[in-house]
Amino acid sequence: MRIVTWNINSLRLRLPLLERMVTELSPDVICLQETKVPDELFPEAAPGALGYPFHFRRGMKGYNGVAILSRVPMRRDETAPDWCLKDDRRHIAAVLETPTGPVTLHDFYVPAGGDIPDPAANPKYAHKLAFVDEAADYFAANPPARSILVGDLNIAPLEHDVWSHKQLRDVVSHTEPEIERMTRWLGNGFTDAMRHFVPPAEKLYTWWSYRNRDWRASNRGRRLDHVWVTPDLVPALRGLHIHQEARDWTGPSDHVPVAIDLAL
DNA sequence: ATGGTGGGCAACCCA
Repeated sequence: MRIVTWNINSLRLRLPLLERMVTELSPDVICLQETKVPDELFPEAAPGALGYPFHFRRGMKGYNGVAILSRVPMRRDETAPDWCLKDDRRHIAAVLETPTGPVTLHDFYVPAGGDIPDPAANPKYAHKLAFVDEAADYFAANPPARSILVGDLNIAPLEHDVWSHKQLRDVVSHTEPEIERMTRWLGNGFTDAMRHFVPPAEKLYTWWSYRNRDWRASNRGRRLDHVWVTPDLVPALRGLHIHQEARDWTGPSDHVPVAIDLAL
């Protein structure tokens, strides 16, 4: 089974790119972030037309929004709280009915956190830290099993998850308070499935800013998108593919699709 | 130190 996570940065604008991604990667399940479409305006026919008879979405006007498209039957899991009581559509969960049994899938879009890495001066950074604390607490109180957590977590925790550890030390996405919190979250029941395949000493990116004249030449990337699995699913891990070429598609997202293969 | 480029959606918000 192949699961793709992708911050698509507007689902409606990039429907043709979603179709291209499906053609090239043929995922069984697609987790999207930043769909930027209210549920009532969701392109209703698109999932079925692309071969995904099952889908759930949680969107809102203008910002955020997540969706799961699936070839595999699934049911909603609505047990998680309304993170930070904001109703801001940053998480959706489902239980996939796989051939080996049910697997819980979480799709997260963690707040980006603004520019200033000081919670007193920057409410968006404070929100980000609080969000990650709350997620860590939730999984501590509700230990996950046979679970996969994916999404744009907007934190690059390891030295080689960014192009320059030194230069990004105080840049939101790579600050110590974020990394501490994310490490605690991960530790509450998950393992880093991407680093299962790529050693920590190797550079690994999923995002390249729009603000570079040549993203490939400068290669100032960060690993903001993640795939975590519970230890009971580690033996099922089969492969990882970062679809880097998607960054060169016409009208690209600044994030590229990340595919994980599991024997389920 | 600064600004660079995107999307949403109608003035700036957000990334």
